Amino acid sequence: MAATLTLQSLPDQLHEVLTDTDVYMYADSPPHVTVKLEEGKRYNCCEGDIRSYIDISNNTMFPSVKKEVDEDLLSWTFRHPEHWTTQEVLDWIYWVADYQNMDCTRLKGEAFQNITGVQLCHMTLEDFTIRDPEFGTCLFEMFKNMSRDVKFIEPPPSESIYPDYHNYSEGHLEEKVYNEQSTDSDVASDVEKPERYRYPSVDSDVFSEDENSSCVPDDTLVKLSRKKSLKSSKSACDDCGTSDEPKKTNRGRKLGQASKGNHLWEFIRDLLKDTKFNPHLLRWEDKETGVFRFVQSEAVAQMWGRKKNNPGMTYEKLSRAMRFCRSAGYFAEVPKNGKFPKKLCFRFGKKATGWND
DNA sequence: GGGAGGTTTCCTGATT
DNA sequence: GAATCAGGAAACCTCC
Repeated sequence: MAATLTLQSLPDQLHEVLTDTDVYMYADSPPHVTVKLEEGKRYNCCEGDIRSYIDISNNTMFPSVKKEVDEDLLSWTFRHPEHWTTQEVLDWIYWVADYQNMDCTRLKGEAFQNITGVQLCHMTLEDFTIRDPEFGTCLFEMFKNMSRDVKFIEPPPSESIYPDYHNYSEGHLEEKVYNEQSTDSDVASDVEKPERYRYPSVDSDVFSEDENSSCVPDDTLVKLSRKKSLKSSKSACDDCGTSDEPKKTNRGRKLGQASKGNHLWEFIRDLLKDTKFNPHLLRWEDKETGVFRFVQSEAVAQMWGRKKNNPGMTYEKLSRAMRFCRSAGYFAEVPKNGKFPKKLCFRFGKKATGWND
């Protein structure tokens, strides 16, 4: 990423330690500045309350940013696009869609769901339009304009609310970002990655000093991509290890994936009541009878996963949970009268409350 | 510690 | 053939 300002515009104390090529990104008049140096070193001018890497609150690109947006959905503002996770790419897509008043029922957001920030930075206009013929051009221009015009303020490492585990697990994380914290042994192999690359746990007790209990299983990070191969290799797995031992599976919720009072039907209800997500991600088919439909099923699943500290969530799993909720009475069968789509449609049940306020 | 409730994960088979 | 639906089974978490 090219520097946008000259060294002369930086504070005096930086002149002794920086050259023009050292400057990574810099805001015009920030109260606090962190400048990224080559090889990932950082120079902190001063510490302070830097909230955002991409300052969307005060620039010409996004003059009317909605302050009320859930901060979780703005984690992409905390880092340079090169370091966005796949989820943050999606968050940005939907943020732009909202900002541009795009018809999200036609937006092909799911076509971007496996794109990392690094990949996004290297995508051409054609790449965008292939994924979304209707809005690809607009998304491309918004991204390029943002990359060119937006002010960047890189926060201290501790400001990152979501480590780049997505990128890391997919092999796209640029290790140099963390070089100032890492030793060679830290990055020696995939299985030895330190905890900081992973999602923070809801329950900090999860990260005790007991290695056996403190780690989110590494395979959690790659389950999505392994899913199909696991399906086809079940018999092969059965062959390995001793058949007499009880088979240790990866089933069930993982440590830190607590409900914390956030039930699935409540999450769905709240999305439907929020105009930021309804009708963009899911929408009412018939509010009177409580029938709704997923518009961006994978996006909703990923949001649910983030809420539950479970990055491996998919619509397949979400829908299974929905069916369980249906059997529990929170959701109900959708009337099969031809009025509603047969897919992606659900209906609130007797035990669900507050959806029709 | 045990049970209930609520998922999460994996899976097979059916349907669209 | 892919996506989705349906549901069994097992695991595991939180809460009481």
